[in-house]
Amino acid sequence: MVERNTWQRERVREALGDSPGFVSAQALHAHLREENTGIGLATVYRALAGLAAKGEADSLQSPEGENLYRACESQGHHHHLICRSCGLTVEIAASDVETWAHATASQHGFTQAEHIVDIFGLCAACTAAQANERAVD
Amino acid sequence: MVERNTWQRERVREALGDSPGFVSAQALHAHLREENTGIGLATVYRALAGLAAKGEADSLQSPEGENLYRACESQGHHHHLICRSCGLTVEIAASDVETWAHATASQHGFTQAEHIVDIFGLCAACTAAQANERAVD
DNA sequence: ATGATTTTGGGAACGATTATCAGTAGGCGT
DNA sequence: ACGCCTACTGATAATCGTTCCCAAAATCAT
Repeated sequence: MVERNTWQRERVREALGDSPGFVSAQALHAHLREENTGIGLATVYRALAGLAAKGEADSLQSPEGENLYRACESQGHHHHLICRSCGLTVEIAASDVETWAHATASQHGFTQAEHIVDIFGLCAACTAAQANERAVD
Repeated sequence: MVERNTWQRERVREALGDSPGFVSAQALHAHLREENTGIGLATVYRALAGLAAKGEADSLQSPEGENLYRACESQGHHHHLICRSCGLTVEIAASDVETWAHATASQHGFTQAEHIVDIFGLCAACTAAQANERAVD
């Protein structure tokens, strides 16, 4: 039951680190495929799930229902501000929200509360880009 | 392009209203099936999407990636406190979080911010039930 | 009733993810 | 260095939720 080190897992970790924002398992797989090696899709999924389990990666659901992953050093719980267009991600520590969430939960008798707090929007660059497109129409 | 009234849509609306918490399209379909009529799965999906679009239903993604729906009269934007076990849902109006989300977004130059703020936990009843189970083990 | 058009519903199609399982390859003991 | 044990890989099948397709049925204004 000892965990082994494989170049595949290492590659996934690397690729994840190279991505500026959240990426889907599929995208990561495609990227690793064109790079060089015939890494398997299942392996990428497994590696990502493993990283997420160990807290080395952060995962969230896009509004479209895809699971997205991101390399993530800050161990603590935190939230994200994600650009819908380019994927740029800003990590935001929000202890206020944290406190609020737990307070609200227990106020209603709920226990074991986990909260999902993510903000999807358009980053400054993409906002500008979209403004240009609009002008062309 | 005039919207027509069909008993199917009406039934979906009813069934949604009868459910105490969030339900999946699949569950709703199964429920309507055993009730009586041979309503189609696609129809349920369409009806739910329609209701959600018109703001008559509220939708969210479960952590498992399923889309859940709930009848919802309060027009304004609000959040939820959902029991993982029994589906009981409490609507929570949280203007603080609202404000915080938009402030945070614009602070980072983001526009068109939409936020997802939902708390999943165990309601009081289910917490008690689980405690009993534990005692049995 | 009639006709124009929207809806329906069954099944195929789809995309993301997970399971399967034979083959591969880490890593420890020697 | 060698070999064994076992975890890991990867191609493919399977699963699951959801959407698409299209012929048949139903709705509504006339």
